[in-house]
Amino acid sequence: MANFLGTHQNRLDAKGRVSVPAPFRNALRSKDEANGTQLVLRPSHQHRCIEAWPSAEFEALSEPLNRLDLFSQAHDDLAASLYSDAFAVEADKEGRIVLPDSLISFAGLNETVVFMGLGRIFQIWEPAAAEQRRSEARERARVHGFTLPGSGPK
Amino acid sequence: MANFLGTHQNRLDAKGRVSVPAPFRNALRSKDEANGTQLVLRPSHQHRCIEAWPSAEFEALSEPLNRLDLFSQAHDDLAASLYSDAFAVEADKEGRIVLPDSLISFAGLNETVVFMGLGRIFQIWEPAAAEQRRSEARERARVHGFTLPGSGPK
DNA sequence: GATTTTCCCATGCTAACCCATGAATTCCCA
DNA sequence: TGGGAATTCATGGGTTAGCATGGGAAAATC
Repeated sequence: MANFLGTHQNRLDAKGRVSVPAPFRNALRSKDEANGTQLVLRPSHQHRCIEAWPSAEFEALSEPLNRLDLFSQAHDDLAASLYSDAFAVEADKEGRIVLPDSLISFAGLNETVVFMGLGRIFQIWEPAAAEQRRSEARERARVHGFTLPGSGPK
Repeated sequence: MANFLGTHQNRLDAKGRVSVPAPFRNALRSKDEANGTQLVLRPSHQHRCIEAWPSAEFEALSEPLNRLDLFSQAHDDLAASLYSDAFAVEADKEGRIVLPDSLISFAGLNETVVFMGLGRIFQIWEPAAAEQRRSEARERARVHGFTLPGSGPK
């Protein structure tokens, strides 16, 4: 099970295209073996960055939704926040994706963008914001002592 | 279960490559027989050295993360600090790995580097720092009387 | 018909792959 | 038991293929 690891810098060209880093492409290929690279992009609701979900993961995410009453308020709210601002994108033969304008401006992206691996998903950041986020995450995790649920102390 | 034992010195060449010490290679081979990516490298949280995790161990470490809500703060912080600065590396036919530049500078590595076995994982150090670390660890363990959790009365 | 989008080809560069060498160790057999 | 041969290791370097990126032609949209 190859996951999304590491942080990679790539260039966003005039047409809004970026190469997905090769290691991420490989991880995607092993997940979504059938077709080419298939991703769901959405604005993160915690940070000013783009969240990228492999389509398989995204479907698993939406599965709990199916147990809600289709006409309930809860279903409506969840579905709207999950789907309405999401984009399905597919990589071209060179392994590039085009980022929608709305997401580019949401994340404040310029010429160079940063891909940040988070295991099952990854995020796309403006470089300075990414660096800030990483040190913040380190600090927070350190405060929590890197305790993982079920892994015991230290 | 063969583990990582001992301390070994090897040279870092101009391309950033190092031979993984043969005993460590054997230990890895017995763990990861199928051999995909065999190691995950990370900056240590506690010291200025590189931590090397066999991929199986690393998955075990991160497995509890999968039980967290993907949208929670806790998941975000832990995933970012665990994955975003990690590198998956694979040994070439000669048993060498390439150390990423960021990790080389983080650990302050020069021409010669030290591999330090820690049982289930190992670390990569700048020689002088490694020596200091070892004597410090010896001293601490002596003071604490080598007590291990679950090993009976001190 | 004009503008945007998608597909395809071209290029420089870097990193992975492959082969080579020397030293040190182990193995084997006299 | 000692000496020679054969492995195993660590290390160096050359070549190639993959990767990131740019730009132009076909297709689609308005």
